[in-house]
Amino acid sequence: MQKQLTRRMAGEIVISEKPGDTLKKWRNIFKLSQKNLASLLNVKPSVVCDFEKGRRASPGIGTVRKFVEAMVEYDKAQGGKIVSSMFSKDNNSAVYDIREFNTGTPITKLIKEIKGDILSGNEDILERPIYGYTIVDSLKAITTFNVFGDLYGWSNERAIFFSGVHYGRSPMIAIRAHPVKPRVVIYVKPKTIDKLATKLAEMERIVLVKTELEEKEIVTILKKFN
Amino acid sequence: MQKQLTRRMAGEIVISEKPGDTLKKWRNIFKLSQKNLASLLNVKPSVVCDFEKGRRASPGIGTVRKFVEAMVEYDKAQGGKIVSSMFSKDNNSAVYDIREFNTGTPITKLIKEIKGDILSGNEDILERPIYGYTIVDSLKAITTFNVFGDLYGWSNERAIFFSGVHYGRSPMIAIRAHPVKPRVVIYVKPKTIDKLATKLAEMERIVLVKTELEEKEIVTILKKFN
DNA sequence: ATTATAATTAACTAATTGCCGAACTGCAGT
DNA sequence: ACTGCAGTTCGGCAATTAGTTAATTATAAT
Repeated sequence: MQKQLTRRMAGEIVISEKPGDTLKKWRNIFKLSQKNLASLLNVKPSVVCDFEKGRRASPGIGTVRKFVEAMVEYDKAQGGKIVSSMFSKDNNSAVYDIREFNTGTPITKLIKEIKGDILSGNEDILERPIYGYTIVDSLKAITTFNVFGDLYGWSNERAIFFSGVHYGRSPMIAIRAHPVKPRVVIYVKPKTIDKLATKLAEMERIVLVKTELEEKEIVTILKKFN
Repeated sequence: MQKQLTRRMAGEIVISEKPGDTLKKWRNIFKLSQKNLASLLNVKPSVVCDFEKGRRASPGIGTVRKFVEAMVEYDKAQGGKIVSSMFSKDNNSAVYDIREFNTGTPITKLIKEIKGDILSGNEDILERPIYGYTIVDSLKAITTFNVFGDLYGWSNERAIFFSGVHYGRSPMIAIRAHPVKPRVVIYVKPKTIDKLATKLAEMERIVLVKTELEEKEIVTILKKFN
């Protein structure tokens, strides 16, 4: 995810009419002063300024890389708030809960805890660890802004819970259309589950699970994880 | 679309462990020899080689920009095959037909020709011109590889026909999840149309239409357009 | 009015880039 | 064995970058 973002930032800077302005834009996004950023990079503030002001027409890609990576690293050290907000378009009303684990948790363990039934997913995947989860009201997610903006935290190795599921097709299709995929998808009290949904899950090698627990219950259970 | 790709390429190069290798990768994707690329850039082939081999540890972003833009420009001049294939994952078995018009065609005209019923779309949008169309078997599109890879030709100002539609939700959700949106979506002989589908269309300001004509008929009618 | 703090600019040096030309390696035909 | 063609290597040189220090200009905040 960091890499994705650094690439995006770097690409934007390189292609920008005014790379300096773009760099500045990002520095502001990360709420860093020139001084702060400079100290992260072990250079003097004037260097940062020179780049932003375009005094260097064509800075080296090494410099660009250092800059963007420093910013992302810095944010990560602060808890990664900015980066993860980067992957959302605000408006995360559809997200009921989103959290990261401190250690990897095997998928099976999670399923057991939430009393889930496995609909799709073969054994070798089931033992893999995941590092976070997201609970989404699927109707809201669809109706709200960017379908998939808010769903990913720091790690993609995560579970996504969808509540308010009708046939279960739409969430899987959204996942299919999205470049980044979760490891586990869990439907919370679905009405029915269309066979296409399970088929899609199989194709994406995603563990598909349903549970009859309430959102609240799930959250309290997951709180215990770390 | 070019910009998107150039940014992606640039970002990948900048963040890469071995920028030279990444550059080379792209040159190969665009099927250019070092000589060809060099002549596009008005430099000698050895320059290209030096960069690919990493003789310059940190080339300037200006250089990177020149390189990627030259490649994309070149492809565009050749008809843009590579770039547009870049946005697909081959496997276009779900695409029944895809074509560009030579001139813009007003949406209303197209709808009239195919005897379509408008389900969603206010007047000001309806007069806008579109520049191409795509006919998709929606079930196949979902089941096949990348949901939305193949749907876009050079222009996004286009119509997308979905055949094999059940509720009409899934295609709209795929569109919602996808960064690039068509101007018009036409369902070919849908079973029913869920109200969520029309709601989504409204939100995306997409003209949503249904028609009872056969795919074949539609193609013959559209052949007349240019 | 004064004191910080953030940002900009100038002047300067060492290191590096961007480009060339020319020689060199490898390989697929003929 | 010879001819191309694509790619590699490298010395050399002008132009530019990456960095420093130090002075100057905003912009807030007391």
